[in-house]
Amino acid sequence: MSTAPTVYDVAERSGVSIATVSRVYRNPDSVRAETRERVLAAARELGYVPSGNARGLASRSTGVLGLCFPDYSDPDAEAEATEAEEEDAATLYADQIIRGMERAARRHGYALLIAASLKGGPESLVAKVAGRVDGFAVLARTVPTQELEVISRRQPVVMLAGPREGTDHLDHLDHIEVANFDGQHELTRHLIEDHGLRRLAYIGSAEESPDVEARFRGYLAACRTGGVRVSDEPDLRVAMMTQAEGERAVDVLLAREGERPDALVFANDQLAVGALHALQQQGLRVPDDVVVTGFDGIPLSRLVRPALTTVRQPMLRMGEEAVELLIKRLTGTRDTEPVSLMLPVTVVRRASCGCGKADDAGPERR
Amino acid sequence: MSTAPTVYDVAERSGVSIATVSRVYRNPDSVRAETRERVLAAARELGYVPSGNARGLASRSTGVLGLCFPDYSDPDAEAEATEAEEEDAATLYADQIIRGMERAARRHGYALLIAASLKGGPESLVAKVAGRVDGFAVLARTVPTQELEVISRRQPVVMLAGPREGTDHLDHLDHIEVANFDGQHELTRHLIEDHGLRRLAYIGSAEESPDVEARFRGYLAACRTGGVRVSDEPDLRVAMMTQAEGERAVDVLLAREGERPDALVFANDQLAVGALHALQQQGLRVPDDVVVTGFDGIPLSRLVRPALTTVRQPMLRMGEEAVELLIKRLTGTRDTEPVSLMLPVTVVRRASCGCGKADDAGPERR
DNA sequence: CATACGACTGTAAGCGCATTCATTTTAGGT
DNA sequence: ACCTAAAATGAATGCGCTTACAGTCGTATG
Repeated sequence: MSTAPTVYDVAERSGVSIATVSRVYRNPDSVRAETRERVLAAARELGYVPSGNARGLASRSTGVLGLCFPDYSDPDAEAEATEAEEEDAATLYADQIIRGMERAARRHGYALLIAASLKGGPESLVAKVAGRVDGFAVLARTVPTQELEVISRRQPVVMLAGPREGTDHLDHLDHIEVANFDGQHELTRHLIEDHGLRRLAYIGSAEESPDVEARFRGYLAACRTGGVRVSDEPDLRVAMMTQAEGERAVDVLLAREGERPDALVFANDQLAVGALHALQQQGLRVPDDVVVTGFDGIPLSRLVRPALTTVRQPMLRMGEEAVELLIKRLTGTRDTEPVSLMLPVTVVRRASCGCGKADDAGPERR
Repeated sequence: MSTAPTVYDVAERSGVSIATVSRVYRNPDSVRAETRERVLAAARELGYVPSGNARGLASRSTGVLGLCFPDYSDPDAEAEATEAEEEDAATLYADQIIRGMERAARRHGYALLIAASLKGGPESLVAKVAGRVDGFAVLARTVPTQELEVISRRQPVVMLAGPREGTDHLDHLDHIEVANFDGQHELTRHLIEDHGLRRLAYIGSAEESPDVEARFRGYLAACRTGGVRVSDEPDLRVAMMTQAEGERAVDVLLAREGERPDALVFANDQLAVGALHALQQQGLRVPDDVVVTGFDGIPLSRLVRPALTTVRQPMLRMGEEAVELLIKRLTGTRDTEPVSLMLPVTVVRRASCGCGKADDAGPERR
């Protein structure tokens, strides 16, 4: 690991100037073939790799896009996380978005720099990322808005998920969100109108997520339209949106006096899957005794029995769109109006609401 | 997006020299509190973000680690990939490794740069990554060995998965692999000795993966030790390790004349899950009529019915170990001997081999 | 044979920040 | 009030590469 070779070394060894070495990499055709070969040979022998830093400094662009997302879990936790932990909803999200962004970025010749925010850690995260990329995406509520505000004046930033309203100063940021309201609304409408269900129960989350709130509002709206009486609050709020909490939710709900609900509408798939399990143990059949629905459309949702009716979020696509937006800003002529995309979701009707064959849970085919 | 402010701007605005501005960020305590505040204030007003490039150039270190992995899928494919595609085994691997690396990297104050190799694309991928990071990991067979050879002389590189033998020139690289042989061996032994199965069939892959080969060798060894007669070749090789192929494999196998096997040993979980589905459709019960096993331990494996007996690979941990190795090299005194880690795997006995309650498929609890 | 060009290649000036060394302050001591 | 060590700060240099801009040739033109 002695000190790495530089353009100077290569230049000297191949008997040309550093400018020529640089050209060989930046613009090969501008160098005579013979010279080029000589340079390349020298570079190979020396083990030369152009310094991304120097290149970035000189050309003021890095060829890298970034993504900041909330931290998966306690980084100091034991390496072997439990399986349950590994399926944390946020984790799943991030994976998908990362995939989408990486793919799209690559298509445009960019690499992807990712960094999760340590909860409570130094907020330097964004700055670190921001300083090394040409533009980046931020998962909502990952970064203090004020910090973003400052940075976004200097480079393209796109905000992912979370409605833009409320995020005061950030109105000039590009923004991509998912149609949470519409999705939950349509799903609820389906339950009410198509399945004739009237006694619905919504299980939400204690956490203050704009996305989750939007779902609940969609639910409320559909109920009202459908003439179903509901309160302004979820019938139950769980602490976290995990399977374990989903199971607990069922226990709590069933223990309540009064009529048992026809349908349990969960704020996400994790909860719903947990509920499925608990209901089974309680001897209740889904969907015959009670209907269950989720939200997100994680892979798991179609593998459980009965397969879960849910709303699929296009997270992968969100990642791709984010990159497209960034690229547009980067290559764009002038800074135009901030863009706000609302990605459509799809209601996936499966067995848990009474649609589809009850048996449908095997691997779906294309 | 006018030209971004630099140390000079901040220095001027706060009436200090650029050296002081730099100190405020690098070593805050070396600057008087009052001065520091003044600088910080100016920075805030200007929207100053230190340039990672310049910093990296000057300090010759980036604070970034990298990962190169095989490309997920055709980047030009339609955005909305089918669900089947999204579950590509390689994808799952990469996700886990990315997670592990990101987490570990963060713990050490590093960010993670990821880039998938475009199949057939310009091999500049590695160079690009290499030029922007302090060290990086490479998933086996992602990068031409020769290129790696050159780069690894200049910065820490750790090779992930794939045995080191055969990879000729790369013997000096750090290397982490998973005990594929041991895992498959133990699993096979379990089937033979504990379940008394004698007619096994191994379904492998046409693709030449050292890991997959190691599994098969483990299978062979266990069969021989157990006195089970087997040929030197897998009973069947599939084109890709997908669920669809797994289903097809079952059809092929069952169509063959001769006794039906007691157990189908698949080279990975994807195949096994597909097989489970096909068997169900054929009216065969698992594990009563035929035992099925997989390999990998993907989340999906415990959600199918019956839950799949498999060998769990610690991919997340692999990512973490990779980072630890890199960090060690980076901070290490001198270049020591190349390290080669073999991560242990765990045989997970579930319903599909006759262990565990047949019903065990709900979400497991911690 | 002189003039123009076009194709290459070399020169030189930064890019934005870290850092060493020198210089100026400030804090103690007496 | 005066001297010294420690703390702050400034000046200057270079990290490795890109990029005008300026030469250098070789050759098509007139």
